[in-house]
Amino acid sequence: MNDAAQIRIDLDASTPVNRQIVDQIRTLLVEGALPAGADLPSVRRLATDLGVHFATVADAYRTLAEEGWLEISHGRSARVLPRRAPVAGPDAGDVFRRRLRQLVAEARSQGVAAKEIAGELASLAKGVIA
Amino acid sequence: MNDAAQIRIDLDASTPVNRQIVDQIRTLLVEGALPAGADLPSVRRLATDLGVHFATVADAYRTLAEEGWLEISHGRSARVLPRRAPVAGPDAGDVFRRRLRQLVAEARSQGVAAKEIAGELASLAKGVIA
DNA sequence: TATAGTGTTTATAAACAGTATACAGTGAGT
DNA sequence: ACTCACTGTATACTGTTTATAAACACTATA
Repeated sequence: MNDAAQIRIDLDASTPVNRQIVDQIRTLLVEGALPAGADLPSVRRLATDLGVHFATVADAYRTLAEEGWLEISHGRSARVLPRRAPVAGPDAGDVFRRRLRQLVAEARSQGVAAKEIAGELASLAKGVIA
Repeated sequence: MNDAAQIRIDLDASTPVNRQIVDQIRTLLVEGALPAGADLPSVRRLATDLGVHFATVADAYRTLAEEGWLEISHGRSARVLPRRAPVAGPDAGDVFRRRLRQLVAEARSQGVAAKEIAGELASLAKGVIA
């Protein structure tokens, strides 16, 4: 990762910072922006860039390592592993469906236009296949 | 709400129970399954149905009341309010877009097939407009 | 073999989530 | 009016999670 410009933290959000970091880096990993073999910034470096404590970043790295995305070992910097998608659990699709429904409902509840939501869903649907 | 069969709590999930309740009831509200004027089950009733403490349900109701969905007052049961979608904040669309991307990435990371994800997105896109 | 880099461990404080229990308002039946 | 069974509320308490801090240990390299 050249810099941390692609990650943005909201300290006022209800989702905790460690999970914000995990979610955003995982997204970059899935989308291929962080290819296998790439070095991640050190926990201290990323932490100061994001304005949080480095232990919080270390925790996020550990979570991603447990998911099989990163290789972390003591004195060396974290590195992206080659990773094949695991076989999905039997209800992973159901969980996704439910959470997606809830996310859309929340956006609608906040006043996001139905057309905008639908457009975003449709365009992302194309992107996932490509 | 006739019964609580439409709500399901996962005590092992990482998202706290109070938010699970809020998210699921909000989804029912947005989708019209709980129309304005409907009475919600009492906090004790729903709590025993879900297997949690009634104060947790009360907390969820309070959150939904703050969002403008419910009217709650002391000795009376909670009631669904008529509610117009608020004007969306300037970056509500951006937040939705980002969270949607992350949700899809997480599903892919867990091995949900790209075709299944795309299909779900597309079908929901149609549903939102209808 | 220093030394400056890396992640780890342990401890701490604060916020959050969930529960228990006592309280207070409401309304229907008497 | 009264009462009783119902409603939500307030407070206190417990365990968990989050984020930080500081001391630690490993690695690479000059």
